[in-house]
Amino acid sequence: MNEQAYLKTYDPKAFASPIFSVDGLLFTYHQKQLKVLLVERSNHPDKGKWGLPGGFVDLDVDDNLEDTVVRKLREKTGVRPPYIEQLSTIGNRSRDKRGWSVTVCYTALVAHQDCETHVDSVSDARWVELDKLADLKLAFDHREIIEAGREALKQRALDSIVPAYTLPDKFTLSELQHVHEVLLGKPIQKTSFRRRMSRLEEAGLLIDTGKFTAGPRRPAVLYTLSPSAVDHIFVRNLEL
Amino acid sequence: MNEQAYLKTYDPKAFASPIFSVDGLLFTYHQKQLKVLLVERSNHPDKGKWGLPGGFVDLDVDDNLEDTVVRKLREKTGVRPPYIEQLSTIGNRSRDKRGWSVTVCYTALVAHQDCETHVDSVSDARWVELDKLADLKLAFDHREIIEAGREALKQRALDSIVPAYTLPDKFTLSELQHVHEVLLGKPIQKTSFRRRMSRLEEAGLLIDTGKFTAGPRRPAVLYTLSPSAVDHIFVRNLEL
DNA sequence: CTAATAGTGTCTATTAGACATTATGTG
DNA sequence: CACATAATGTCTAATAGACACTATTAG
Repeated sequence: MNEQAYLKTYDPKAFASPIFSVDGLLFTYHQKQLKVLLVERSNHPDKGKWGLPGGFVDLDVDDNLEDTVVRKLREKTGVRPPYIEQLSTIGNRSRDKRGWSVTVCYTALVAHQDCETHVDSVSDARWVELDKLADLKLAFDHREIIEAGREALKQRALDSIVPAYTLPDKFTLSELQHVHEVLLGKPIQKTSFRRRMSRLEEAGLLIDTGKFTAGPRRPAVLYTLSPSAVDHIFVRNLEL
Repeated sequence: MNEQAYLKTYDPKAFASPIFSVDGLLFTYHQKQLKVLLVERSNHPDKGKWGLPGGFVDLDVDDNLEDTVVRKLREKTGVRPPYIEQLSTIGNRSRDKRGWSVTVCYTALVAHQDCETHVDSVSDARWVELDKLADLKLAFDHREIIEAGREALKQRALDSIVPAYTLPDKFTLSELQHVHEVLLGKPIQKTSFRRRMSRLEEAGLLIDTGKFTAGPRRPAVLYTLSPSAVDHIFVRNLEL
């Protein structure tokens, strides 16, 4: 049999395969807190519990896995998050009561203000502070996935500027430092942090917008990210 | 309907889902070269081309995704590789002629001597030098996957001792340095490398076996890895 | 002027790079 | 002893931590 004939007779349902889904772990920073977007499940299994936005690939609509997670996140936020990165894939026979299941998890970051009104309008979606997850009933293994995503983002805080995507397009260095501090769970030396940021600026990865904050104190320079800033990894990590 | 009733009537084949497979990217170091284990495909699609060892989850046998990749790698090598790590998951509508497909890729490392006879006995499996991949017809998107795995392993060479798992249980620092140099594609200062290794030894992560190499030159100390060495990440990377 | 936050200067500690030097086996 | 490779010593450069200091706004 040649390949063409084989493909014609190929039946994708001939063998049992795992239940396959994609989940999005969307973080933001608001009111000095890190928050994660959760959705109250309206269907079995784990109906009524809170879970990550996600679902099945639509083979007719999605060209790839990222399309799926973007589609699901857009449903709840109205926007395509500016930062999306694959976190990990979990597959085993026990995580889902329906049977052997697999989920590909993506971490995404978005500015709170960019989706505030849309999230408020979606009745089953809600931002939850990471520190208050303990009080919530979570579906499947989503508590562990959130913890793993937070851990990965913590590493990003040590060696990159990626957490900046939890902030609005224009942000101050003090705000960004605080995001990093919340992720690391400890203060960072202002000097160290700013030295790193100046090097990014020299490299053209962080851009001084020329604008300033206003208020009853010294105005702070508003910076914005260059698109290539996402790829920059510092040769030396901040220390823990 | 309660959850029990729902689960009873749940049909996993009700919706079309992607073709789902797991692939293993197994590297080793032999004759001063990095090599990857490839398998000549005996079935459509891409019959006759070379691909990564992998296949479908056996829902009855495998408890999780790692079980699947270990089972597939064991078929070709006879052993469970001492280092296994998830690389990434690729899913789109174009990578497989049969249709929308997903593969979860794992990077694994093994000592060449630990599976040499078994690999030789498997007629369709073969170690291929990374530098000679250009000559080979590769199935699906496996060339890109190998490149991505090599890139990830390069990062490991910059910030960890993980590449040591491509070597036998007992190895010299010179051998290990050369593995790292091959991965980085450039020489490393011996002083820098050995300083890092002494710190690992002080931390109990690298163990002096008390044995030595023999030969017409100064004998070298043989070291072995502590099981926890795999988790150690240096705070500062080697530079490129 | 005061309060509050933004931003800088400077010293130390750690660790990588560069390169020379010494050590220890076999034949 | 000669050779080859293993292992060490030492200086410089880069960058993080600590902490004190200066700058700039609103009111």
